[in-house]
Amino acid sequence: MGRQPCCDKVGLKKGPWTAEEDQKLISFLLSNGHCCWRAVPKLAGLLRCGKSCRLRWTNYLRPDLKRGLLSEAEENTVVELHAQLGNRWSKIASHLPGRTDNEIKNHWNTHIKKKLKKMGIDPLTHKPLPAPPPTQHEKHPPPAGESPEAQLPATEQKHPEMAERQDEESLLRRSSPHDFCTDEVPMMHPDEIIVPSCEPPAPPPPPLCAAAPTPPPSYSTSSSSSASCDDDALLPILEWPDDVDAMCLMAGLGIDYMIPAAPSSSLMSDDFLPPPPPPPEAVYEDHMFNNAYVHYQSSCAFDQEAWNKLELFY
DNA sequence: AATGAGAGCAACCGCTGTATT
DNA sequence: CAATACAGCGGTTGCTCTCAT
Repeated sequence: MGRQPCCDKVGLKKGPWTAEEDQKLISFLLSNGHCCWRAVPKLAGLLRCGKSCRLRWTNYLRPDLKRGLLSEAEENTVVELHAQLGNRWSKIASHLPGRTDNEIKNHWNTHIKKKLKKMGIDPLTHKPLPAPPPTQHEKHPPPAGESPEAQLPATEQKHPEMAERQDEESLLRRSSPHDFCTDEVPMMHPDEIIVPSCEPPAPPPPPLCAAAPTPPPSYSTSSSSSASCDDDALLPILEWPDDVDAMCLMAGLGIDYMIPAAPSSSLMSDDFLPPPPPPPEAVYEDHMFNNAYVHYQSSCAFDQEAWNKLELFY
């Protein structure tokens, strides 16, 4: 028997997720976890394939996701890691907590690539871009002053024939905060950088509730393909609200999701609130509130009383 | 104000790696 | 060891939004 498709294509919905679908998926994963993604849509009452559910969860609904542009430091990290790892986005993402491989991949393709090219660096090889095609056929590197390399400090100019190792090293130097231009990217406020460590939680904290379902797949961005059931078993289990009251409260507050901003080490703690799906066409803003990084409907006035009620849940 | 181009991003597709039988 | 099943990864697509004209 041949390999089955990941899902029956017939009757399955594709395209953007609706708030209702998000709600269903979140509710299901909160109360049941995911045994296997293939079964999730059926059990959650979704007309989606498991793959789509997994993607939606890992790239958008996970509570520990940072939103917004990558910070300068994050961009530098991405450049450095890309120089070492290439397009292994999930590996790169694993060094940037709160960021997904998809997000990094998109950011690379839309922002970083351009910046590197602007700097005269080939984003693929991380080597200086060849000069524009010379009028005369010429195999040798263009003379200094005409090549992008010329823009580099003298100590970093080199022939393409130079050892690859040297090249990598110089690239890493080039990608240092001093040299890597990120002026077009707004700086993140330090408080918004909520994830302190690139290290996976070790040793894994014990489950916060005995009846907790299988935790969501990974909280340190996409797990690599080597992430097996063992990995899943080691994952921390976030204590999300068992009832929907808290979520309703959050919805009442217009909160899309909330990430504790301080102490930053609380990423893996039970400080998280689940991300109730935003009502359609809502306008959202990010704000700091009560030491939390809150994504909320800008159309909703913040209600301290409702907030206090919400806090009682945690 | 209308419209076209480009950018950004969410989501899909197909392949690969790994676990299981 | 081979076949199968599944999760995950990386490339790509296409929709939506923004900006320039």
